[in-house]
Amino acid sequence: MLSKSEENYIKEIYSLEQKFQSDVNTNLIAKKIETKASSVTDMLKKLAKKELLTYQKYKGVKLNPKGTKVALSIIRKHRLWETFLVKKLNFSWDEVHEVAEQLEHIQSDKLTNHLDAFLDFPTVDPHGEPIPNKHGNFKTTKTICLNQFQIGEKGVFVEVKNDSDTFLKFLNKNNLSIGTKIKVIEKEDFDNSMVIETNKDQFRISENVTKNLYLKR
Amino acid sequence: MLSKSEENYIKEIYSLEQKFQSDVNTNLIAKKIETKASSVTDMLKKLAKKELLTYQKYKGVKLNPKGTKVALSIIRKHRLWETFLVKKLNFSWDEVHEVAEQLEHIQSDKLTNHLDAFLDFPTVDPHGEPIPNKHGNFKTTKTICLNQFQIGEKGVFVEVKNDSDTFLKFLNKNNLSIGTKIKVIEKEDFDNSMVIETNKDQFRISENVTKNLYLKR
DNA sequence: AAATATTTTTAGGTATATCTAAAAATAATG
DNA sequence: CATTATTTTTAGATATACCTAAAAATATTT
Ligand SMILES: [Mn+2]
Ligand SMILES: [Mn+2]
Ligand SMILES: [Mn+2]
Ligand SMILES: [Mn+2]
Repeated sequence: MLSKSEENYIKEIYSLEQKFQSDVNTNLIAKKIETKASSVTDMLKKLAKKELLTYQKYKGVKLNPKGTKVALSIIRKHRLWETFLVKKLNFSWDEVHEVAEQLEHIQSDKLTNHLDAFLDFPTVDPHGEPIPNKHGNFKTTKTICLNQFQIGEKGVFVEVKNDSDTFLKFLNKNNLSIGTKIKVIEKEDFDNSMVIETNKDQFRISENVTKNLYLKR
Repeated sequence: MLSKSEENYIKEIYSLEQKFQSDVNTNLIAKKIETKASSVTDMLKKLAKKELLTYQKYKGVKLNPKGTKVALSIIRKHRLWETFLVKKLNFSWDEVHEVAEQLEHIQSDKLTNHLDAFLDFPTVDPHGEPIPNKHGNFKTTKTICLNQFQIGEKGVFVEVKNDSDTFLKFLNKNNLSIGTKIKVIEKEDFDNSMVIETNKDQFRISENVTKNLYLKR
């Protein structure tokens, strides 16, 4: 049985591994968890002892298969609950993340799997993020980050890799939601901002925004 | 913001107050929470300091209005989740209590109230226990404990005041569920056991069972 | 390759929620 | 009403998950 803290560390280490495709270092984890590096070191030792990851002093950590399985189970719960909140309880996509941060720690396989069935085994959550099935498998559709697009290219917005309510509310305000068709009109070399076109509008967005939007061509 | 521990203490103190209609003493709480009397004393001091209850050394405690409100909010969440699990996720009534013990600590008024609406504002949970509404009000239907019934009396089983899975599984095995009609055939003075009759059967149950079944005449 | 900067770990401390054992208060009994 | 039994509180420990500050290891510059 893992504590809520341990689960959160495992989850964040997993997402950092995915993001950087490499071993994860202490300071990165500290920033993500919003804690101090010394606290991270303590926890890494503990998780290594529990054989969820390999840890070498000064060299960072890497989840082993057992740790990866734990991470996927928490991510599965998080995204199932987000889906539940939107589909069944009429939450909007910018209201679900904080509550899912709590719900992801509820421990009951039966609950998770029945919830999955109740939702008709969804494959993506309200942010377009893939939901692992009960075996930890999920379909990896190759989505491309908007900042990789060239002028003139078009795509469909299918996933947002930032669950914060401020960011999602910003997207709402600009009528950007999953399924929106986007065309790149202009790219600014100086600050990597872009002018994009949707059904309704044409407007400029900063690199900070383009970095978090993922599309299909 | 209260910790999970603090919430559990408040909840159990409330239910003991209801059960014994009096101030609650340290040892009773210790038994309910499955902890030591010394731990209870520590917590009572803390809860008194937070002004959720009145505490006098050696005299026991009593929830004040603020504490009572907290208790009712947790009980509301517990019973709404139990209802959700049975009505929407196909859990049986003996499988819900442990999961609800976790879910009752999720903190989001929006979630609680939307769940309530999703379930069509249920007034009782799968065990016949009343569900407080968002203002903490619930209808108090006068149910009578089976052990108060006389020989020959009939009633309808409407509430069970024991959520443990072993007890509920015992009821399942004997076809006793909410709505079952029961007639008292025999009462044994020696051990307060009873022989009861249902549609299907006639059999003896111990005082331990009669104490936990509540009926309407 | 020194010197400097950055990252990471260690050492030691705090708050919460437990525990055991002993002391103090209250209740029950002869 | 004094003795005994029970309940409750206090004193002092432990484990978890944090923290700050200093030391050690590693990385970057000059
Ligand atoms: Mn999320
Ligand atoms: Mn999401
Ligand atoms: Mn229950
Ligand atoms: Mn119940």
